[in-house]
Amino acid sequence: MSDAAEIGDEGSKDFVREVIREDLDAGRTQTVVTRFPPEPNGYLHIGHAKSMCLNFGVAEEFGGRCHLRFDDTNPTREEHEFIESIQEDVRWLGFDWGEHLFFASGHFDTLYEWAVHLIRNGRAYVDDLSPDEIREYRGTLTEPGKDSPYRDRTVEENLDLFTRMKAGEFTEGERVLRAKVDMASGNINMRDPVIYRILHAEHPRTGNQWCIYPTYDFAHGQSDAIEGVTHSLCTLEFADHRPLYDWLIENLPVPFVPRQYEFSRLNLTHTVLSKRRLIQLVEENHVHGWDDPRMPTLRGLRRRGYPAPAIRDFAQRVGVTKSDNVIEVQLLDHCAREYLNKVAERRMGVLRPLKVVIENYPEGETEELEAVNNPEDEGAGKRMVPFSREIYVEREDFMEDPPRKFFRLGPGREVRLRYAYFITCTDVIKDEAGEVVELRCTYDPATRGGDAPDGRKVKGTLHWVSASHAIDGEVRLYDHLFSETEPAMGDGFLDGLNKESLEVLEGCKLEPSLRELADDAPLQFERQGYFIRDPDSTDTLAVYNRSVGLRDSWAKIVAKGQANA
RNA sequence: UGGGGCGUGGCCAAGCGGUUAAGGCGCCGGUUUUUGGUACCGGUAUUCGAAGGUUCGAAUCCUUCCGCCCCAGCCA
Repeated sequence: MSDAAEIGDEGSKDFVREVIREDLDAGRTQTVVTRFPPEPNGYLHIGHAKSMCLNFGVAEEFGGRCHLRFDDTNPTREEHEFIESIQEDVRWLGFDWGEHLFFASGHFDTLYEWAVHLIRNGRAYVDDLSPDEIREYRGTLTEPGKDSPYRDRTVEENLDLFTRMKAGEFTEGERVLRAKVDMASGNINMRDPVIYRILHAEHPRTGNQWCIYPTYDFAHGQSDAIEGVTHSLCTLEFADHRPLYDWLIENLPVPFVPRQYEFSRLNLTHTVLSKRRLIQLVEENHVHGWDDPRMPTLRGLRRRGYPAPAIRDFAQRVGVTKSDNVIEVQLLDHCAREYLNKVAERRMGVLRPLKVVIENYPEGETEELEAVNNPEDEGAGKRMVPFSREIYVEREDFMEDPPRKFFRLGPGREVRLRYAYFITCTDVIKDEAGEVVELRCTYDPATRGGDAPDGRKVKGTLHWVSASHAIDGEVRLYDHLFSETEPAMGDGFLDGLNKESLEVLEGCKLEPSLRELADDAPLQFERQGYFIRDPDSTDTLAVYNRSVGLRDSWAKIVAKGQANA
C-alpha cells in the first residue's frame, strides 16, 4: 500500500476530490470512507450510476472504502425485492462493497438510544400535535413557526411517552418525537424536525420488532457516524439539511464526526429520471417494464446493451459540480460507441432484406469467405461466412434512381459485397405495385475477397447474408423515449412520449455465425450499429436489440437534402 | 418578503490575480478506409449573467443588480 499522499494524486478533478485531498493532507482524514445509500423502494437508474461512480470511485482512488448502505427507514414503501435487485445492479456496474454492507435498520438500537439521549438532554420532545397542526405551527417560507404547546414537557414525561410510543401504545400520527432546535429558523429543516414517527408496519428486515422508525434526518447522518463515513456525498437538495445533520452530530455521543457534501444530480435529455415518473411509465404501461431497453434504469440500459464500462466512462465525463445540468444523451451514446467499437465483434445482418440473385454464380454452390471479426482487435480473429447464388442486401442500399452522392447499388452500378465479390446490378424486378422485390446481378469471380486485381475501384461496400444460410431474426430498434429534449415537469410529461421509440423489425436475415457468439456478447451488425441478443430470443427466433447506431454521415447528407450536391 | 445553491461557447466542464479562456460531446470542413464506421487533421467564446469598483493587470477580489434551481412529508 502506498503512502496516503501518493494516492489519488492525479490532480483534483472536482471539488469533492479537492476537499478529500485537503482533508488527507491536513490529517483530518486517515482513511477515506464513503457510502452509496439507496432506499430499497425502486430500481437503480443512471443517476444512481453517477453517485456510485463518485462514491466508489473516490474511495478506490484514495485507497479507502465505500459502503453499500440501504436507507431502509420507511417500511411502508420498501421491499425485499429491491434489496436484492439493487445489489445485483451495483455489482453489474462493477462495484464491490466487500464486507461493508449496511442497513440503516441495522442501527435501529443505537438510533433509539440516541433519541433517548437527546430527550435526557432536553433536546427532543414528544409532540401530540396532529400532522396538520404540525404543518400549521411550522410557519411558511417567509414567516417563522410557533412553538408547539408540548415543546416544554419535562424530561421524565418525554421519556415516558417515547417509551410508550415504542411499546405500541399509540396509533400512527398520534405522537412523534421532535428535535428541539429553533422554530424561528429561516431554514425550515431546523424548525423542530420530526425524528421518530409511529409506523405500525412490518419492516423487510426487522419485521415487527419496531413500530417507531427514525426519519431520514435522524438516520442518515447517524449511520454515517456509526459506520465511520468520512465524506457523506449527497445531492444538492440535501444542502438545506446539512445544518441539521451537523446539529444532530454535535448533540449526540457519536463515535465519529462525518461531513456531508452536496453535488448536483444528473439530468439527461430525452428521458426522465425521477422515481415517481419512472414508476408511472411502468405502471401505466408506456414501457414494457423496468428493464425495457428504453428505460434509463440500469436494468434497461443493460438489456439495451450499454456496457457497464461505458456507463462508468460516461459518469466520469459528466463531472461532479454543484451546478444544475442537463447532459445530452448523445454523450452517453458516444461513450457506448467508443467502448463497443473496441470490443464488439462484427457480423453481418440484413435488417430490411431485398433479395439479390447473382445470375452468373453457379446454382447450388456454396463457398466460405473469410471475414475479420473486429478490425479494432486482431485478437478477435476471423470467421468464415457462407456465400451463394441468392443473397439478401439491405433495401436502402439500392436506389433505382440514385442521387449523385449515393454510392451504393443502382441499375448498372457495381459495388462490393463485403469480404465477397464485386457485383453489378443488371435487372430490377418489381411487383404489380411497382415495388422493387428482387435484384438481378452478375459478379466478377476475379474480385473474390473484395479486391479487383485490375485495380478497379468501387465506392460502395454492402453487407449481405446468404439466403439459404441466414438465421431469421427479429430486430428491435430504439429511439428516445421522449421526443422533446426536456420532458415537461408535472403530469404533462407523458404528452412528450415519443410514439416511435420502439420499432420492431421482423424477417431480418442474419449471418449464421451468430450462433457461435455468447448470448451476452455485444456485437456490431456492420454498417448498422451495435446490438445485443435479447432474452426474448427462443430456439427458433433470434431477437436482437440495437444498443446504439453507428454514426451515419450519409443520413446527415440526406437530411440536409445535399445528396445531389 | 425567509433560508440554501448556482450562473464560463449548443450541452457538459477546467480555470483558484498575469495562460493566445484547457478538454470532452455536438456541429462544420478535410485525409485515410473492403463498415458513408473507426482513426487522424483543421475550424467552432476578443470573452466568462450584467453594471460599477479595486489593481500595472480580473472569469478569478469587492459592491450592487439580474436570472435559474431547491426547501413549508410523520418521503428519501
